[in-house]
Amino acid sequence: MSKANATSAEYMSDYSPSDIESSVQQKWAAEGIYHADVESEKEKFYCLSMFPYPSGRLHMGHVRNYTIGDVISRYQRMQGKNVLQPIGWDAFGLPAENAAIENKTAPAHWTRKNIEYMKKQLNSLGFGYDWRRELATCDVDYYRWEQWFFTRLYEKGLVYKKMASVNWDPVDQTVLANEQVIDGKGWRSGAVVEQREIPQWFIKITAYADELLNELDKLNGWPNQVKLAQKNWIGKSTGATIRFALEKPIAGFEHLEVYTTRPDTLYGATYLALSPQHPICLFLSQTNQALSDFINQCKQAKASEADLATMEKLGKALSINVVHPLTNELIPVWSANFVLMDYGSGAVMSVPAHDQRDWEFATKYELEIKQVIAAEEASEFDLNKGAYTEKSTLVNSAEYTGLSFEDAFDAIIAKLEAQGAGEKSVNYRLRDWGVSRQRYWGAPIPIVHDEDGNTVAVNKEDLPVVLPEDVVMDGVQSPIKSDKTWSQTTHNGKAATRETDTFDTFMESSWYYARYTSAPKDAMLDPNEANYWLPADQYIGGIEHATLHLLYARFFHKLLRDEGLVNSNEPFKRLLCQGMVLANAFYYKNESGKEVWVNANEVEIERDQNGRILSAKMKDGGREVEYAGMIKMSKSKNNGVDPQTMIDAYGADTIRLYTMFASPPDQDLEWTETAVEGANRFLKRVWRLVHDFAEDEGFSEENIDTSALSKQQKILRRTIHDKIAQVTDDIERRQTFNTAIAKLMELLNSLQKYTVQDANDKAVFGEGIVALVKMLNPITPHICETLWQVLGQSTNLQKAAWPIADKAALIEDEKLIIVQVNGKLRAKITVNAAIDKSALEDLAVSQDNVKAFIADKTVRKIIVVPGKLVNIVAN
RNA sequence: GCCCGGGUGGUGAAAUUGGUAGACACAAGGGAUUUAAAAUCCCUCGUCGGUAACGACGUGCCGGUUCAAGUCCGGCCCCGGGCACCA
Repeated sequence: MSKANATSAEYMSDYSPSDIESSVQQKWAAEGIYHADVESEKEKFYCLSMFPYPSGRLHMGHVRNYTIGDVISRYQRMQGKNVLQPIGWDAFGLPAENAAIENKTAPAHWTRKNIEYMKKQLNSLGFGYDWRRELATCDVDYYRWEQWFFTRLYEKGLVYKKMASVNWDPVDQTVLANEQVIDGKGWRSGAVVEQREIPQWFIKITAYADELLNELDKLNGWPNQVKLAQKNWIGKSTGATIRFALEKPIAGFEHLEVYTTRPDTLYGATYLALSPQHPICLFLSQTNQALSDFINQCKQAKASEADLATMEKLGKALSINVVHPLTNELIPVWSANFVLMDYGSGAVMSVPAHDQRDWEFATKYELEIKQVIAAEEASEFDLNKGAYTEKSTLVNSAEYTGLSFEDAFDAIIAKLEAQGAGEKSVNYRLRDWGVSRQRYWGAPIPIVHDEDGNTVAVNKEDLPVVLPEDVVMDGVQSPIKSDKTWSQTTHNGKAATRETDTFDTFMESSWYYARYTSAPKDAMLDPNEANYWLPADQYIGGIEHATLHLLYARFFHKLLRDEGLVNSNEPFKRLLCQGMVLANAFYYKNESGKEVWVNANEVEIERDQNGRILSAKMKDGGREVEYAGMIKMSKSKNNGVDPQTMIDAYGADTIRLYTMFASPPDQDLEWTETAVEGANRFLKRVWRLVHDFAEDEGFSEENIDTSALSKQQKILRRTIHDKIAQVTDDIERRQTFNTAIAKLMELLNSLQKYTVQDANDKAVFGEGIVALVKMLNPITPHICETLWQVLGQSTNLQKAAWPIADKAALIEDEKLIIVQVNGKLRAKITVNAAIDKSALEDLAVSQDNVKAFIADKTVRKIIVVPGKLVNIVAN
């Protein structure tokens, strides 16, 4: 290799990111090195990060997410793979509507302006995206295919319409998102929000529940945490469907059907509970004012699972009875606020002795509590204090008394089946996916209601249903709902009215990963291209998407497969869920006791001698503020650190390095500016070391004479190759980028301490320098690309080969052995690697400090872990 | 309420398969350099005792398994995330 071509002016210059980063980025863009196309002779690697919502500016969560993706992409490219790393915009959604009202603009305009700005920010961080594949979900060329696909699902019977409850603001006369309901009131009107049933579109995800569940086992590259969350979300259970005949038919019902996972407790069922929305309750409420009031009261409760679980359990007796299918006794029917109408049959069987919620309800309303399961230990059992919920032997259950859970489960179901009163059944917690949203900024649902009253899918040739973008938001009603001309259309020559609801934005995010791989003008996907790239080899994003987005995307992939558009079963081979980014937060309480959050820039902090925050006050005015600790960066807590400010101050490489070093990717990351300075210091040291080396005589790795290495050279070379092996494993298998960086710091420290004297020194040292620059490249590509030139290299660093550890260099002549007495460290000895076991034992026992600890004892046993440890057991 | 994750020095963390607890950094303290400062470089840095060698203790709490436990098992405490219309 030639002598380094750096000029002395360059050599003297300090590390200055602003001088190198944008020019390096321009060079990459000009060469188009991040463009990826189908190449059959190369192994492909599709690296995908969750696309951002274009909120206005990048936040640190984005920086962290996309840095991880970029590090993996660059690493894989250096492994010689054909790497695709795309990016796009999750552009539909509620915040655009709110911002549009606030800024008196249209959601489309606000969104596109944000995209433009955030795109610049992504480029300034040096992410290697194939921008040719950029997409925004609000573009009609994107959502038209989603509309088309929905009509295909409609034709296949995978889409249906049913009544479902929404948050209804009675003043604004509009539907509210959960986020828009604050303490049970509408966020604009302040009116008490009601639950209202309206017709909505659903996609039958439950038809795929078993496949979604079973294939979790095959997702070896997914975190267990996410697989478990999905398993619990799907919530498959086996139990029984049981029909209780009504004493007298009512509202067209002759019996009530319930599902239970505990048919073994059937003899303990002392009442049935119906949802307040159940048709029988609604029917009875016509003649029962108290019941009618109760139903209205229940309408005001939010229907989230957490609210249902924690709210006070309330009920009303309906004064009707059902017949117990086995005892023929009459048992009462109640209406209860914790039973959901749109889940299951809207009715549950209550066994207060063996279910805690039923116990609380029965205790409150003085309903019968009947024990039918024996406790294994009498002490555990006190029906005055709570229910006994373990599965155990039956009592008080006629001929089933004495049976185990399993035997009773089967026997009671067999009996019910024989009587036609029930059967074994499988139930899922998973509900069908409600995709209707009553909002404007989304993809219009491609359905029309024709003049004959038919509800039909829009014909393919009539697609897309274009969302008008030039609109005025009034803050209450969706512009496509208030604009009556928009919804007027024709269908097969007849007048028709459009559906004015739009899709849940999870629809768009369920297939964007596939559209990146192939975006033909005349089809949703080109199977040839899609099948080359899919499934994505790596997906990176926040853990908050564990159940919804990641489950919907898996579901959609199966729908695409069954439409013949892709040939794989799952969309994402390997998944990495990154943690949150935290920062210090401060607040004070204003006159009305409300917390006012203050940005760290505005406060002066007093610390103790250990650097811990003691107190803080406003720089402006000196008002005392409370320190709330390190919490998730957010607008509401006013503790966001702006990535742009950080890039301007330290450069993209430092920010990338810090976010990857401060904690492992799946853990929370605490933003500390002094530690950012530390990351910057490391890069300055790398800069200087490489320049000092390059300024000296040229080097050649091929010149290393491995047979004539001095002890020092051998040690340095082992360090270099040891770090290569460890960093490779950390990045590829473990994905612990923080420890990979720590090892690169150790390599730098070793190189810096080394004094180069002869040619062999220089060759070994040069090998270390090259390895350091290459291995640091995925993390800090701008400085590495620059230093690569300083080293006189003519190849493109981004496509250079990742270093490979020389196994021969890793062999140690001597080993450090830990000597313990009864498990406690007593000596460390350095021995020849080839020492035999008995010689090692003798040496260990003869250590002075070891002798002192075994002097008055008898050695019982010596445990030897070869190459590591000797433990002398003595007493 | 249910489900999931976490708890290790002053701080962020490391310890990969049960085998040296605290790698690598940040902060702090001391020193070199400098007219001075910044920058840079060197040293100290879990707690207690000791000049030191070294010893005792120490990974949220209580108990267990093991020659050996941050790591495995049982019970508890605390903090964070998700719970279906925020994305």
